[in-house]
Amino acid sequence: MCKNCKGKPYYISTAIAYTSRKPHIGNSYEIVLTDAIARYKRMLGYDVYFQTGTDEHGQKIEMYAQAEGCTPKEYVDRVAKEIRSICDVLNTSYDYFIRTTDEHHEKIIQKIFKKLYEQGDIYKGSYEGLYCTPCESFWTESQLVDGKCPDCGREVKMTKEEAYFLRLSKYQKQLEDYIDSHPDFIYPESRKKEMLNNFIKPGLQDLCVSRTSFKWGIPVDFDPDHVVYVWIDALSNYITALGYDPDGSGENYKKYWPADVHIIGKDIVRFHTIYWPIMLMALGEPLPKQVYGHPWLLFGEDKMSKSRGNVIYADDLVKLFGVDAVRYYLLSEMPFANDGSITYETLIERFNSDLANTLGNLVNRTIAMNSKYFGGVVQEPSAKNALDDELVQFCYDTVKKVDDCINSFHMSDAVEAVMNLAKRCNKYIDETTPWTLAKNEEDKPRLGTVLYNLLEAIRFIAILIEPFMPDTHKAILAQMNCSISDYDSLESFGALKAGAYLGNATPLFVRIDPKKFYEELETMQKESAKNEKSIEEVEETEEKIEQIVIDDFAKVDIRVGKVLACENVKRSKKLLKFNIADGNGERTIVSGIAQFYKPEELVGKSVLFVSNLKPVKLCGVESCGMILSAVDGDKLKVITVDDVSEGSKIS
RNA sequence: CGCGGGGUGGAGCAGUUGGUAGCUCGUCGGGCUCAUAACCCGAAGGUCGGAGGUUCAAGUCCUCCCUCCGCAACCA
Repeated sequence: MCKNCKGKPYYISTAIAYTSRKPHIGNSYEIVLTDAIARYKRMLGYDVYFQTGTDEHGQKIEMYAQAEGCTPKEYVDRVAKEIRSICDVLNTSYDYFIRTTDEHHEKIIQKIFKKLYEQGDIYKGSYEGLYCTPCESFWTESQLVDGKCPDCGREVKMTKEEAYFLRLSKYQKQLEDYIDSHPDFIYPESRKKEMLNNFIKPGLQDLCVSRTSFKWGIPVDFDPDHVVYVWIDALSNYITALGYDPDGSGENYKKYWPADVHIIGKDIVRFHTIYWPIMLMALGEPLPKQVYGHPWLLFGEDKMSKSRGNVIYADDLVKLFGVDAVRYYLLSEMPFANDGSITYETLIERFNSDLANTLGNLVNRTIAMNSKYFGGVVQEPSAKNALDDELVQFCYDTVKKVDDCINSFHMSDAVEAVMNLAKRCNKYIDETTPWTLAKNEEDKPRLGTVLYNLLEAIRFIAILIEPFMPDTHKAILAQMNCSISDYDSLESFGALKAGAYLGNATPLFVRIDPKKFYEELETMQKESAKNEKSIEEVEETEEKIEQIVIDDFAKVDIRVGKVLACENVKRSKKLLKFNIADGNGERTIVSGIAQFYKPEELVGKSVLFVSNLKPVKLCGVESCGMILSAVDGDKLKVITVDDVSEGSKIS
């Protein structure tokens, strides 16, 4: 048992969720994972502080709000509420839910920004020509690709927009040293290498931390045209909520900071292991002890997304399966480092085989037998034998195993370990055959002992399972009419009191009939389809296409060309290099369609291309023009023509 | 040669410092009847992506190749 963890502070956090829209089940995995760890640590006696919340600023939200005809604040109020309700539906035990629109948070962010500015870690830069208007983004010189916006490839303008920058370069060495001397800081290991090789070693670029292109953000108080951009605003949530204050922090901050672990998605490891530590270094504060970038939950093989129509929401799943089943699935099915997958088939399969058959049935049959043979009274274990020792040892081993697994974030293994104990109990029933013992009066003491052992083992299960399935934890103990539920009672097998009366045996998980399930699912999907219309309408407005006049079209010179040769561009997965006969001679065009065509497939074909596009270099190859193709669903087809001679102009 | 991670019985995964290849689900056969047609046992099924090499011994180390996936780059 853990003697020195009693009362010891333990700070764990999730990333804060962006309030652009309702999160799907993949997004919700994180809070369940974090909750399980938090609950476990709490059970061990740690003084746990578990934080989650919402990230509510930014241009995107400004846009969504506008489309819905409400203020950004109204918009985020609604979505934040929705996100919080999902956390609650999933029965997560967060201690604090921060919103980046909280007044206190905003005030401290302004202070942090100011402090960093005053000490020279944030400086005002003004760029000439490094602003991409369509993307509304600034880029540093080295980020540009051939002098163009790395996001959209369009011209960046010579605007004299000013912006504030965080001096990352200054702390590069210090960060590298920290990562070196704290081998577990970035976890898992593969992410650490990714960060080191791709970002840190090549040299850190100073980071733009303010915007003037939108208003929905925390204003820089000493320069009101600027709004604090996401990094400083969002990442600081981990300390503002604790009462961090550059002018003197509060009690909670002193108690809980530095965080023991930030649980985040693998997509934002970079921000948490580079920008965030550097911000803290600049503030002179200690760094979090660990950052765990967890994998993603995919729907089958695919990423979950609206456009694929495969989005699953936590609250729907909870309605269909129950909270604990959803939690169980998420925790047991997600591998440690690789992406996990969710489908209704596997969900039903795990529900039936693990929860109903193995665990639920064990509890049910055991309690039923004790009622049947002893009127529900727990017997004194007076007739032990060697078979029992194995079971007891298995209980102890499971406690240890669960601890090891959770400490290394191998949640699925921890869950499996508990389930294995249930299996071991089922086996013990077969080994001891209580129904046979029940036939002879002289075997009664042995029978009582066997059932006692089973009940006590089930009590172990009930306690160990609490972090994963809190309701089931309660349900099992309630059926056993047992109140001894503290972790320390697992120190020695036998805390269960003889003479106590058990409650009634009722199935914990009723097996799911796939056929009935899919019928139910269908009706549910029909209902939710109605409600989602409003959101889709918003998306449509985003994609509204601007009308142009004929002169605009005339600027584009589209011609027919014949593909003479085509090859892959080396070092690139997406690019193909074409030699095109354009009527006057040959030209090279690079096109990003390598996933859709093999080089040889298009040779000899006549294609359409834009001939007066300014040449650019792509992966080192100069491209003079653009080949036209049509996007058809998730496929892409190059437009080819027949019987038109090379160089013909399209008009 | 950009960085990194995978490729293990039908499916999903474990395999620590090299020493007889495991788990869950599924399939087949058997057992049991307390229980939610649940539980227990057994069997079939893998040349551990491919080719070399080191070693008494390699899924586990080295080299090369094929292939999938992240990150980076890039989709004119």
